[in-house]
Amino acid sequence: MSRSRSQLRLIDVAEQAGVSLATASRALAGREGVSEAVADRVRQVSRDLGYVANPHARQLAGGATSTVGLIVHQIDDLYFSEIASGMIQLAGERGLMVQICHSGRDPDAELAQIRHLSAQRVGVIIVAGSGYTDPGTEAMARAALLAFQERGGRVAVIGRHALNVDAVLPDNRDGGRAITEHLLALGHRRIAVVAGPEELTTVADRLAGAAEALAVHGLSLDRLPVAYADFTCPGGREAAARILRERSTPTAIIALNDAMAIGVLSALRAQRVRVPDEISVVGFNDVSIAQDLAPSLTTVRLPLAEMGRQALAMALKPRSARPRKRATGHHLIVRDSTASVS
Amino acid sequence: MSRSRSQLRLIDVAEQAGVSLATASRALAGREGVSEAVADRVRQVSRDLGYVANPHARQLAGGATSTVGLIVHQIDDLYFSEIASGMIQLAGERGLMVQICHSGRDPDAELAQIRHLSAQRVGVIIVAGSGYTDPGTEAMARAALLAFQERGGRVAVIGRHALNVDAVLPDNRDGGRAITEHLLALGHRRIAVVAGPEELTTVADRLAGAAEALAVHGLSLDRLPVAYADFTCPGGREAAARILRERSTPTAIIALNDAMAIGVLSALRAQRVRVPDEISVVGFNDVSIAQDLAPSLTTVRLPLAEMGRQALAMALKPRSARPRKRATGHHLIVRDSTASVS
DNA sequence: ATGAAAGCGCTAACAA
DNA sequence: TTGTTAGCGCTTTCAT
Repeated sequence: MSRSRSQLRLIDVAEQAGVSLATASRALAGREGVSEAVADRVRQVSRDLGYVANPHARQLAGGATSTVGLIVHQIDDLYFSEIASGMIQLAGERGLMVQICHSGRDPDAELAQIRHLSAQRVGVIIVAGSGYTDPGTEAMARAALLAFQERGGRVAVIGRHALNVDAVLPDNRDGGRAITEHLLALGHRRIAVVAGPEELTTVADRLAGAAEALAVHGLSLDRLPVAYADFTCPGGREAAARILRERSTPTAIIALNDAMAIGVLSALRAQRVRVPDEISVVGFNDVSIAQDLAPSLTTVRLPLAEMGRQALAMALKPRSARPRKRATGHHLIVRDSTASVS
Repeated sequence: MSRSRSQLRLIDVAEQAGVSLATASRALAGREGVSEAVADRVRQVSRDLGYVANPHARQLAGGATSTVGLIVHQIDDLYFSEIASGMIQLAGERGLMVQICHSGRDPDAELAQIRHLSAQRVGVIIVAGSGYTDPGTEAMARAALLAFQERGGRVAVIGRHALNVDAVLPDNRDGGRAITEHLLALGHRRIAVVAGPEELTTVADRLAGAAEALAVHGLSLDRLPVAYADFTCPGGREAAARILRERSTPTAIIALNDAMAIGVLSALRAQRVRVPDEISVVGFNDVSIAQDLAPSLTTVRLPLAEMGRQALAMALKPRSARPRKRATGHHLIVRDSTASVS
């Protein structure tokens, strides 16, 4: 109840070190204007006493903020939790805390989260969820982020957004092409696609890559079955079930992320369809369990944890004149869920 | 660069409403000492202007804090990410933010995180990782949490009994007994156990439950193969490999969490051991992918997301005289990874 | 019921 | 190089 004193303040450190408040502040912040000797002494005292600055006072006084807000669709999705893991690790190294918010794949909720984080005066906002293909959808978010940046906030996103900020760009198009080429090389021609919502740029880009590869072989997505559903495991199950109900079953199914691929495998198993003997299945992302599925999943590896680190690292750099873009690269990981068409 | 004004302050709302700062503060905080009419007007103006309080100023002035710190072993583990998901959801409903830290299953790191969160002046700390059986290890954490509570902070833990704070207690012992009884009822007697580190209370409790069930049939863990490894998927792979190298192979393997069970299934597949025909496998937790594995995993369901909600809900209640304990309950979920011994 | 004013712990001008 | 001081935006006595 009674908030007993006990919590160390900067003034306590200053007194112990025999310097003024200002000098102590400068020394600990690593700012100039303090002799090395004095600075060392202050830091030593601070360490001995176990002093930790009050971030609220610090931010209120106009100093640096130590918290970063991360917006994900949902944290209990390995794509996001692996990204978050990498980001939390880097944050830890830099003495920062990561606040996680859910957008639930809803642009309005995402906007609300951006506004909330901004109002909370976090120092950095990272948007990790996919962008939206509709140009209008992100207009409000762009305005909110712009206002946030104008107040000194830093921003980075993961994925292709129309937000005009620093971005880590997953190799969605090239990855989509690579995974499709893999199936084509195995002789597959009757290929079905299990996709997340069309309005996600992630989905659009991966589809575009697939279309490129298909075109080389005179195939087109327009004439192939493409089943849209939630970009999740249950979504994959549902989409696969729909595809299996069509007259001609495919010899291969491309799921646009691993979560959907897991759902596809589950649905195929329920129907006693053997993978890869009867149908090959591929995913995208290479989340950690992909290698432990049965059959293990052929997929496109994105460096998820590294992407999280990179996004935060970008945001922590001094702001550049124009938005930075950084591509992730990708690797095709061939495992047991694909085989050549018999 | 220049931190342009633009951000609304309480004084702006007060002026618009034609009242003093103090009155506006009281009205928005829902404190008494303001007439209903005035309070309504202030709230109306606040809403119209889109005012959001500066949490740093608020906390510095001795008001309520709106952030909760969550300590997990690692967020990219479905056990924790599902717990976090539930907690983030409830936090959102209450207008709170959740900061996530990793302890990496290291008691020292965990202690450091507790201290850090405490120094950051979060309002609530939730420790979600397993406790440690060694009393000395928990002593430091208990002291740090006590100090935090003395300063007015609220604390809740998931699955730790030695901390003397509000706790959500997973049904580890009963669940361990239930899953073991299931195997025994199927006729299994040569049962191996794949366990996480002994010093985790979660591991100890689940083992104790298993031992109880085994004792009924005259069996003892001492005479059964128990392989310890990391409480993760790779750990499960490694432990299973070790067990398979022994002379007499078991007819069933109990993995003490689903992550390890996934590793076990993976290792068995690599060795061409059929599940459940040759060996039955069970897990614990029922993370979301458990149902989509091949074979789908027989396991003990804990209400993970709900546990996250409950832990936060407990912490948000007014502090009680003595620590509250809340058991989770559990359900045995029988799927395809277990069969009766042939 | 309302207002005036004193901080909370820190940073950043401004002085010395 | 160092110290002094005025806030940051809010809550909370203490007056009125």
